Amino acid sequence: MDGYDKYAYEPFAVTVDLAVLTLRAGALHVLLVERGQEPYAGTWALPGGFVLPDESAETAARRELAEETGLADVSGLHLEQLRTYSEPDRDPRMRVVSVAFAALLPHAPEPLGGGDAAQARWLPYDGTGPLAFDHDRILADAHDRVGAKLEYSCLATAFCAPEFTLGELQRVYETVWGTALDRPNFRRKVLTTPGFVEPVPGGVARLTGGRGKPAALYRAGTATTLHPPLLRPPREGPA
Amino acid sequence: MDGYDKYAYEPFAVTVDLAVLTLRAGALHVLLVERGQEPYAGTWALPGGFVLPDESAETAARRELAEETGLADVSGLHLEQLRTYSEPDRDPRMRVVSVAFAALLPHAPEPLGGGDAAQARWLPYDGTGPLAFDHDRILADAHDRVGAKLEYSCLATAFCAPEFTLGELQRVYETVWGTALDRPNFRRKVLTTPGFVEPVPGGVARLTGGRGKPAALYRAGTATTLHPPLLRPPREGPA
DNA sequence: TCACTAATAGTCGTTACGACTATAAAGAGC
DNA sequence: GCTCTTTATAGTCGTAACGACTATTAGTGA
Repeated sequence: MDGYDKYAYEPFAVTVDLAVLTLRAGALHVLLVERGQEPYAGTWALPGGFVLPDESAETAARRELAEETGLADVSGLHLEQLRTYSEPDRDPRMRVVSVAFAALLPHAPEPLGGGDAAQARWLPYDGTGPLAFDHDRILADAHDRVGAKLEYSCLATAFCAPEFTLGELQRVYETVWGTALDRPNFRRKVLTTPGFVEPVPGGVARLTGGRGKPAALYRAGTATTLHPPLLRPPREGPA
Repeated sequence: MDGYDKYAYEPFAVTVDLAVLTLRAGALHVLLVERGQEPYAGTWALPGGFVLPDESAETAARRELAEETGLADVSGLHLEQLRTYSEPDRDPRMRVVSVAFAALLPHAPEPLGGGDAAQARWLPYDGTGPLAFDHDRILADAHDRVGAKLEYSCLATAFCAPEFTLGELQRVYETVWGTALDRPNFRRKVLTTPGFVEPVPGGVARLTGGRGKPAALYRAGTATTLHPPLLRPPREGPA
């Protein structure tokens, strides 16, 4: 940041790209838009757009998130900066530096109206063909980051409604990690971690006319980090 | 990234800022340069500079690292992207978006010649008065990130020479975390984690004419992540 | 030779966790 | 009503990992 006059510098376009993740029908889904113009016309891409003159990247990301999802209030949603992608040839038209974010949504609004995106849809995380630009990489980085943060933070509650059952919370872990977890052990870990969740006083909910014993309801607690972490089971590597 | 013609966009200047960290005399030090121009003339700042037209941010960061440290070969050094700082008013002169990196050096070359920085010096991490721009925040974020990554990765070896003793490795943890660790327990953890370190065959070194029993030498192993992690002792919060 | 220092070796008790069994409370089908 | 299925909840048992601690070894400096 020193020596402004020592180098000629090129002006860059700065954009934000969003990996908006949610759980639908027990599978991880990501919000994608279909590109209407070249390059990559007809290809799915992450939603995003330019950072405006008076915006920070975070502000731009939250504005884009509201536009693309059509949600009236996105102030409570978890938005996390991933990293910045700046390869000189990542956009064939011009020099574009993109700050990538991951956003976590509890429940997915289907219509996604309101926004001005040509066509926005939820697609399952496994099964998004090749995306435009370097968005495959961004999406994979988002998945890695979220999966890692589940281990040592209370991030999983960001995928849940304000009140949720422990079964729903467990399904967040299982879906993002792609592994099954032992239910009693998961309960023990969550309930013995101070501040992870707190019970809703009279909260016993029959949510979706489902079968089985009704589950107790919990809210997110005040803690933000998990000590000790909730480690994902180590991959059984073939010897 | 869709709809390029829907918004007017402003061109931004894109820079990189580096938090170059090393251990000197048992204390964490950071490489700082003294600003010669307004704003913040005479104030210490993180080294950095503009991203050139044909560079990615990572390439620019590594170039700046070589220039500022005067090291001939920085290809093996650990360079980690932290996040991007884009508040509209972070530089009073113009709109500057900065991609911040943390760099870890094993041993500090003192003279720091070669570079064109006016004055570059190692300053202890605790005791850098207020820095220019938002560099205090960047430096704090770098410290947080490195401290966290020590827990679940083999990053600590990036602070060590190619061959090191377990005592040196432990001092990395203690210095970054600011806590004392039990030496036998630390040894046990490091040695029983497969791939963390591997012994140098005949490596018993009297390094700095120090007292005590000579320590065995180790090299960094092939592992990159620690399972289970090496958790830092939880802060004793006052009840 | 005697402190002193740092590395290395090992013990012991507790915690945390993986694997597992058992019980409780609902709905579905008959 | 009854049984089967499903899901939540409760609890047990053995082991791995870890914190705290003691002991021994191998060097330096007074």
